[in-house]
Amino acid sequence: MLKYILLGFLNYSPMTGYDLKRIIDHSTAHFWHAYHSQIYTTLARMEDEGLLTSETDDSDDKLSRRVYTITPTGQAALAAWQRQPLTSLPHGKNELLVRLFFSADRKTEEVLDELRIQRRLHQQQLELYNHIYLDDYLNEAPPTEQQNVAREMVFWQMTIDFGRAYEQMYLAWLDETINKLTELD
Amino acid sequence: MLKYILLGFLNYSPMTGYDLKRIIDHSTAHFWHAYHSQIYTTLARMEDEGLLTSETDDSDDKLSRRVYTITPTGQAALAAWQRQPLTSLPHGKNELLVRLFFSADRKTEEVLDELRIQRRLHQQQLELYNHIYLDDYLNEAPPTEQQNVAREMVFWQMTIDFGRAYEQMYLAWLDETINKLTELD
DNA sequence: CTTTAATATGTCAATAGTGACATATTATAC
DNA sequence: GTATAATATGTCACTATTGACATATTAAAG
Repeated sequence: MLKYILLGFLNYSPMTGYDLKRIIDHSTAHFWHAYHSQIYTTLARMEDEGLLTSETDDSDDKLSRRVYTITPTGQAALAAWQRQPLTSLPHGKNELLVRLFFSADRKTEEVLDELRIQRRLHQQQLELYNHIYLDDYLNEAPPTEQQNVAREMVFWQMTIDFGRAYEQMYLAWLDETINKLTELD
Repeated sequence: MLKYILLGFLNYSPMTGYDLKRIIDHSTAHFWHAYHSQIYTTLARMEDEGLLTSETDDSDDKLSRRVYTITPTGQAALAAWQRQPLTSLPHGKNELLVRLFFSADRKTEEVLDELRIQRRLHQQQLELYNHIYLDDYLNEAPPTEQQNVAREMVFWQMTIDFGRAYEQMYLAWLDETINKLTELD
């Protein structure tokens, strides 16, 4: 998956691994995260596969700054991936639910403390979606043709809307769960 | 993580890898999935680590049926994991959002088709949560002391409630997104 | 000027997860 | 009774992901 995220961003403009890391952190990280270690190794592999080419501005004494550019092969791979629709549900993973599932033998107050910590974290996350998020998309977005940005924004906004809806749902569920547990003694 | 799910279930009763696979499929799979290949290899590793012991009912001509039992070390590891609260947000992954994020250059109708497929899938998932789900928990649950089942049920129900809230949120977002896209031309 | 922090690029070992392959046993259908 | 499906147990190669380690450059602070 990271492969297609990298192709997707590089399809706008050539960039270094670090550029991609920054952009991902400010955009897709909320629904697909990657450490820089994975980004660098994946870029190298993609170059081997012929999806990308790279160049270092060889002033030799400077730090490398390897700039990656998407190839026609890479663009074809991206397009093929886009055309193939997702026809299944993902195997969602939620560590908190795992913990809750096996919490019957824990002290209620201990579980409540844990849920309250989560409540605070999700409250913060919701604040993030409500405020700074859209600006980041604009500031960090790679330079692209101005006439298309409007359409891009529509799709980006949809992912933000999802994030907000998700956090609101999560908070409501946490409140309900905390209430139920509080009345359990 | 799978390690603690296995410890959690084996803490109720000794079981084989296949038993665990079945129980996971009917319970935690909705928030933590595992293939049987991973379950078998993880069980073997956990036995090496001293968290489990295993026995095969050696009728020799029969298929092995390796029954795993949690050790005191395993119970201690489970208890330690339970006590250590989760203090961070997970790095959520959502392939659909990745695809949507990079869908600005796709034909609107193609994206809509994909979203409608997802709508159908999530509708089915919600039906699942609304009907069969709680029964499965009861039928597939390992035998445990009857007096504690009530408390267990409270916690299991919370994870089901989350699943339902999640699918409802997802469907509402899909509807909203489909509407917005429909009015985009 | 020089220490310090922030920026930037990478490698590596280990763990987690996927999906295909292999194969044996038990139950069911015909 | 036998073909077929369902049950059951495992291995293996590969890919993905994590988190620690290493290190160099540039900016800022004092």
